[in-house]
This record gives sequence, structure tokens and C-alpha cells, in this order.
Amino acid sequence: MRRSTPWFDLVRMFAALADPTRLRLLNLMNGREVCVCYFVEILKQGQPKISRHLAYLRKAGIVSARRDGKWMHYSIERPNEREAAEVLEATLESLKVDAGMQADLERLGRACCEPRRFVELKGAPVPLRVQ
Amino acid sequence: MRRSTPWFDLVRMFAALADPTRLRLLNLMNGREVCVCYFVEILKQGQPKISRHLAYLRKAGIVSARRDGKWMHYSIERPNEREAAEVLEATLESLKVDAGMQADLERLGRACCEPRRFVELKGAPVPLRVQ
DNA sequence: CTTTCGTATACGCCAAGGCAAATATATAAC
DNA sequence: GTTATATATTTGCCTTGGCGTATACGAAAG
Repeated sequence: MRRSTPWFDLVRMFAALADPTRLRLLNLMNGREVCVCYFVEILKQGQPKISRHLAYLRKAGIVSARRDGKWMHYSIERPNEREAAEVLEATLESLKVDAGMQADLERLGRACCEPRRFVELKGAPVPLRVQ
Repeated sequence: MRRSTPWFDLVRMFAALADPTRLRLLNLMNGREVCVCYFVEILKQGQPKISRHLAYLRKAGIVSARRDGKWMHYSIERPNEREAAEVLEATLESLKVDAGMQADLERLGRACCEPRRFVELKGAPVPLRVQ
């Protein structure tokens, strides 16, 4: 069996989704582009750990990165395979109903709208909605 | 975070789906109950390997087993979480479009309908559709 | 240039999980 | 009981991937 067969892509995608930290990152990126500094702030976990998981998602073709000066912005990349894209879409929908995931999104909103509470993030770029 | 939170179940499910052999097994079980002997015959892989992967799927709550004399029949179990069930459903749909997966199903059909070609399976139970 | 800041990668360690081969268990047949 | 068959589990080996720590890179500031 060749490696370009659809189910091979699916295996790669499922491996990428099989981690709680990566699911939290994807949920935060659902519908918007997010800077690494917010991931570190919201998930309250070490920056190398966040970067490693983002690199894993990038290699799996699920997210893409954009550099903006010192800051890196990540956003979700729709898979080429239509079927894989639908599985990812169903996954993102299922994350929305989780209380912990909703709390993450709430913290992201506060981080962007109340900069006084996040003094350590002063000057950080504001997440933008993906058009 | 508690372990019963929905996204924890999702992580377990994605880990179970992140393997080509397990995806092939699930595709064969899509809509019917299948005996282990058919998996071994169709995937042309060792019986211990098949059993291990089936045990993995069972522990992840994705499949259930039924004993019938010497034979064990496996079938897909719908996850409790509605969202997880929808992700699994989307996955099964995406497997259907794969040529290799279709070939597996074709071999299953031949194994059930032309027993002469599978002398080593004489007396084996015929897979039944799940009602 | 040097420093600083944001981010990425390398290293060392450990647990999970893949495999093949051997062995164990359970049921049926004798 | 013994034997045969179908399936499950154990063993040993190796790879993958999780983590924290330390280090490297890249851009901007001084």
C-alpha cells in the first residue's frame, strides 16, 4: 500500500489528534489565528512544550504558521482530502461542547480584551478572526 | 481536568484510530459483525496481531465482542458521547472511499459466498449484518 | 555590533505501543 | 480424560513520542 493513500493521511491526522494539549490548541485556533504567546499564557504550560506540539500539528498538515516580526501565528489548515476535512470538522465541533475547552476560549477572549490583566503580554499581537 | 471529560474520551478514540490495521478492521466491521478468522484471512496478517488490535479497540470502547462457541465475533460499538459518535461516523464514511478498504470488503464478500476458495475456513461462521 | 525577546529545536529520560514468536486459555470433538 | 481448534495473552525487542531542561535561531531594539 502506498503512503499517499487516503487512509494513510487519516492515520497521521488521528495521531495528531490523539493528545489533550493538541486538542486544546486546535480548539483555540478554531476560526481564528493565534499567537504562540497566548497558547503559553492560556494553557499555563512551558513554551517548548507548546512549540513542540504546534510543530507536530504542522508536520501532520493540520495547521500552518505565519511569522510576524518576533511573533508566530498559527491557524488551522483544511486537509486536502475532503473526507479527512470532514472528520476534522466533526472533531472541532465536538470540542466546542466541552466545558474545559469553552473555558480556554473565555481566557483567550479576556487576554485579548483586558490587557491590564496580562501585563506579561504587553505589546503582544491581538488574535484575528480568519476571514 | 477529570478523566471523564468528553475530550478525554476523544483522545482515547483518536489513539485507537491512529493505526492502519485498526482502521482496516473497523472498515470491515462497518455494518456487520465479523469473526476473527475472517480478519486473519483477509488482512493476511498473524492472528496474535489481529487479536491485539481488536483488544485495543475493545478497551477504547469502540468495539464489542460476542463469543459463539469457539468463535469470537466483533462489531462496532457506538460511543456514549454523541459528539464522539459523530466523529467515528465521519471516519467510517471516509474509509469507504478508499480503494484498499473497498478491496478488503470485496474479499470479505468472497470469503462468505464462495467457501470453496477458502478451504481453510470451512465451517467458519458467516458474518451477519447488524440489524 | 550586542542584547533582548519570542520561538524553535536538541538532549536525555521514560512510558506507551508496534511487532514476531511462544505460550496460555477456552471450547468442541473424541 | 486427551486432542484439536480458535482466540487471547505474555515475552522480548525496538520505535515513537511524551516531558523538562538547556540551547539555538531570528527579528527587533539599543
